[in-house]
Amino acid sequence: MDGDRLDEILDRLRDRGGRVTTARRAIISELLRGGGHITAEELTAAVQAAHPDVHTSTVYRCLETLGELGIVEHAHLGHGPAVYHLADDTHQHLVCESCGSVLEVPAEVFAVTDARLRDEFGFTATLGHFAIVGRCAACTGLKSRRRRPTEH
Amino acid sequence: MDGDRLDEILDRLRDRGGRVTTARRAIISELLRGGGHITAEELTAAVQAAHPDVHTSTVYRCLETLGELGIVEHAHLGHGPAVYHLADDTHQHLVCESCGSVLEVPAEVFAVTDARLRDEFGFTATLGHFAIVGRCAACTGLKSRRRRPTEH
DNA sequence: TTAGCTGCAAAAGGTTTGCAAATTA
DNA sequence: TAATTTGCAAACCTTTTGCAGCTAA
Repeated sequence: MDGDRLDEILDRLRDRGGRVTTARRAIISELLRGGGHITAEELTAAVQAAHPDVHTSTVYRCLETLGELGIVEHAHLGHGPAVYHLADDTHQHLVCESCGSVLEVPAEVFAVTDARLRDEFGFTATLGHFAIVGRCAACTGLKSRRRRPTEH
Repeated sequence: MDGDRLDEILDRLRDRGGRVTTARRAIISELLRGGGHITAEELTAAVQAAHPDVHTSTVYRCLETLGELGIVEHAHLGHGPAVYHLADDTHQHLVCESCGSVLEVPAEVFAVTDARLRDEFGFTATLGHFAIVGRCAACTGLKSRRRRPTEH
């Protein structure tokens, strides 16, 4: 059940010293529902549907706090606003610069390069903060062995 | 000589239908001098040292045009302003989220992952637009076999 | 000459902040 | 009760735009 998931996260929030408020509960539920890729503005609108006086600045502040507590993460898919998702679902975004479609790929795909960056440069990469830009299968005429891009 | 390099780029600019103006010449010289990683604001200041009435908006417009003509590129290293560099030096930026240092790594390092993205997802990645975030050797205590991060 | 650039001023877009009042633990 | 969080308004920072005048080709 989804409520269980929510309660689990709220407990984690409390455990880490944060307070559970209407705004935070609503934001986390919405992130659970939507499954990620939501901007602060969209999130605000969704939250305000049920709680009209939750202000945009509150949403930003909640997202910041939840970020610091390791509950939420954000990613940059392009030049527009950042998108937010729960921190337990880390993945890399591939964004098509031609059609804007977004493909999520699992961390595992980057294992070889990760190892190389660590070996040769001592650099430990954190996946997912910035998208990788390029061109999707549909826009290049290449065929993909796996998933198709999601609409954007 | 550096002037040769500049003239070569200005010719390219003309060839591609752009006009050579004071602002554009100054911007390109500055990018040649500085070697990249310069923000629009820094670039404006540098240009204004010699040409005080080149306006910020002109710099942005020049950078945009030069981008469309394939002469300049920009990259996002973090949450701040974008940084600009000449297009003939494409590379990937690794940014340390702890100390902010920036490491440039050649495209070749990503060859295996690139091939995999193309094979499995039909996605052709364009390197360098967004940085890869992580932690540098100094901040993790790992040793690196190659270069050290540059100051930021 | 004339399409392409530029300066200026103003606005846009996303995000952050100061402060007093409200709320959580 | 005490420390956090919130609503609101206003600011911030980077980048974009409209427009009339200027300039490179």
